[in-house]
Amino acid sequence: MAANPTLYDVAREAGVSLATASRALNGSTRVVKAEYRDRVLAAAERLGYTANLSAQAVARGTSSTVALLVSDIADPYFSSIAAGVSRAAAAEGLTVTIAVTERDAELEISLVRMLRGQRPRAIVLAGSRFIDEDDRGTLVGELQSFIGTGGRVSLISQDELPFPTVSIDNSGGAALLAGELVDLGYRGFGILAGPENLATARDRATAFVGALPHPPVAVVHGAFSRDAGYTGMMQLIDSGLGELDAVFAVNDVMAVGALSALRDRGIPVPDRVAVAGFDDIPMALDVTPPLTTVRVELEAAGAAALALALGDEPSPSIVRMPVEVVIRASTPPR
Amino acid sequence: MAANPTLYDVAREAGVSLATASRALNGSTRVVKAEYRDRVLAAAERLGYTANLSAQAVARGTSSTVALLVSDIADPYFSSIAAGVSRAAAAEGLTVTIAVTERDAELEISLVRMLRGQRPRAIVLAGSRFIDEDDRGTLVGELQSFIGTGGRVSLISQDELPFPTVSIDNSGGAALLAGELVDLGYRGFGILAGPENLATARDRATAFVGALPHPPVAVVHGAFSRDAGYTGMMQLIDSGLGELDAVFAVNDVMAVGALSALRDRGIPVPDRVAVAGFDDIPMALDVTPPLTTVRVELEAAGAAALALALGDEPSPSIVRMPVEVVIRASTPPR
DNA sequence: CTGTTAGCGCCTTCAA
DNA sequence: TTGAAGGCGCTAACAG
Repeated sequence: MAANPTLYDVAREAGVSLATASRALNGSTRVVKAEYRDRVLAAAERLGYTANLSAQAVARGTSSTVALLVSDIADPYFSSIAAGVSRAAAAEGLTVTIAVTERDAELEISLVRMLRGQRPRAIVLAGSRFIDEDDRGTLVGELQSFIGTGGRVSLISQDELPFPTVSIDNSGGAALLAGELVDLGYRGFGILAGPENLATARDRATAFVGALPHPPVAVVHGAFSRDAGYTGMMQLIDSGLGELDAVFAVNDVMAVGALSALRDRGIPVPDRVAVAGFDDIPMALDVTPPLTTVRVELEAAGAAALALALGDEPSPSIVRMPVEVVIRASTPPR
Repeated sequence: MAANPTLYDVAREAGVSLATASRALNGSTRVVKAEYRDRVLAAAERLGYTANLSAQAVARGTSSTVALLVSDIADPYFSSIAAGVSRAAAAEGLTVTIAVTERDAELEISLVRMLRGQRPRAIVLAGSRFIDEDDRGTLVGELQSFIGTGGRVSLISQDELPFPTVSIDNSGGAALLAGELVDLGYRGFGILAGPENLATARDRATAFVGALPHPPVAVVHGAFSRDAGYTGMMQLIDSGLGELDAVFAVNDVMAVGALSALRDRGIPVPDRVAVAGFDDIPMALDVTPPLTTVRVELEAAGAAALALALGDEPSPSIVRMPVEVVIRASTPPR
């Protein structure tokens, strides 16, 4: 088990000094005579040298890493965002380390602390927004001191936090959707509202309800997941659909769960109940019927978040991702 | 913009030596008097100290990072695996850096080189298996020299490479599935076979065909993606379904695309054609009809891959993930 | 059990 | 343009 060749080995092999080797391999400004440079490059190639990034980071005082926090990487919402972040990072020559919060506020905070140890160039938070004040406070504090030491932070869809954020117009999108559904002739709405303490969910539900001419027939809370959509819909079904002719799930994965619940109960969609979601995850096209939803360019949002974190705008800037209602077969005119 | 507090700062603040502070904060063989330890801990807390992981890595000669390579993090197959890897990593106190190969062999190789710079404890490859000999050779070489310098490697579903791997019984699963479909009464098979140069795809297609009593009616090649499944199915439709009464897509995302194509063309599933896939991604339950497939515990596979890489088995060991045919409504008895 | 002191691999002044 | 030398933050002998 030979050790990794070090820059020193390369220098010796090339018959130059450490400094010259360093400059030839990575040196930004300094110029190295072509002959030396070639010798160094050849030596590096021959030895299979790869710069030790940790050592570089220590010496330079800055790393080429960005950290991404997501609630659940298997969730299409987050994996789309992650795809955007990692593509943008690759374009910048940055590597991304990813951490999963499992929707646990305390875990999220401790992960941020841990991640700070990497001294990443930036931390991008795509996790959930907690409404709990304490957690919020410590998270903000942690992030703030990260910034205090030269770090950059950006958030996705958490616009009440004092950092640059890529904002998704949850309220606007939900209200628009409500309007369109009403125009299509729907009257009795059920809401799968997600977690009560999650701002994204709450904003969407509240705005949707606010844009309705009459109060909704039913509101069910639960997790932000496919399974919660499924069980939430089951609850609605079991308590009698009655007047209910449309269900709005505050995100697509929940809507997908709801569709499956309806199918499993033999309730025709959209004939008996229509279903709509939010996010326009890729899967929305492949369920039956295709899902009406509010489109958000998730990958672009991820890329934008990284750009925002890396860019040098005056701090609390904000990028608004456009939202757009997409009517599909799950909500035909009634 | 204050710099990050260093261990030295903490030591000074606590009135102890650097070494003591180090031992109190990270020392493996813990032997620091309680009073000192508390002082150090308090000082660290007060200063908001976080160990510089890069510096630790340099000093220790070993990092606490693992690298994961996937083809496409937005693909449910890979995001499930990533979830497994990152959960297992978190349990070990390791952070995972993720790189996306975009199914590009050369990019994959250069990413491996780049990742080696991190000196990760292990590299887990969940990407595609290339059949091209040259690429294969350089990839193996790169990995081998990584191992030569003390690194660990594991693969998922690439069992022809000389490294510890979590193997998925592609051939066995496909053959089993074929048998069950034949038993169910299907006779005219179409195959959405995926890329010709991808071993996983080829193994599945070949084994499936091999287990059939008669040659398939049609075989269509294409990418390993949802869209390729869609267009592949469209091709089958446009060239006339004829005898064809069942389609096997070599992975679920393709099968999902195929279902959408059939739906868009108004062809009833499963009445006119049945559809089956492979992987049992979560979405398989939520399409209509629910998808018959071969189940692979993807998250477990990811976790197993990390364990394999970290474990100290004699090198080229292999973990076989069980596969299991799951018959759902997309392939009822005919 | 604690402090001193070399490194770890690399970058970057500073002279030459 | 090159090389020598100090330093980045931390760990690990090695004495005390």
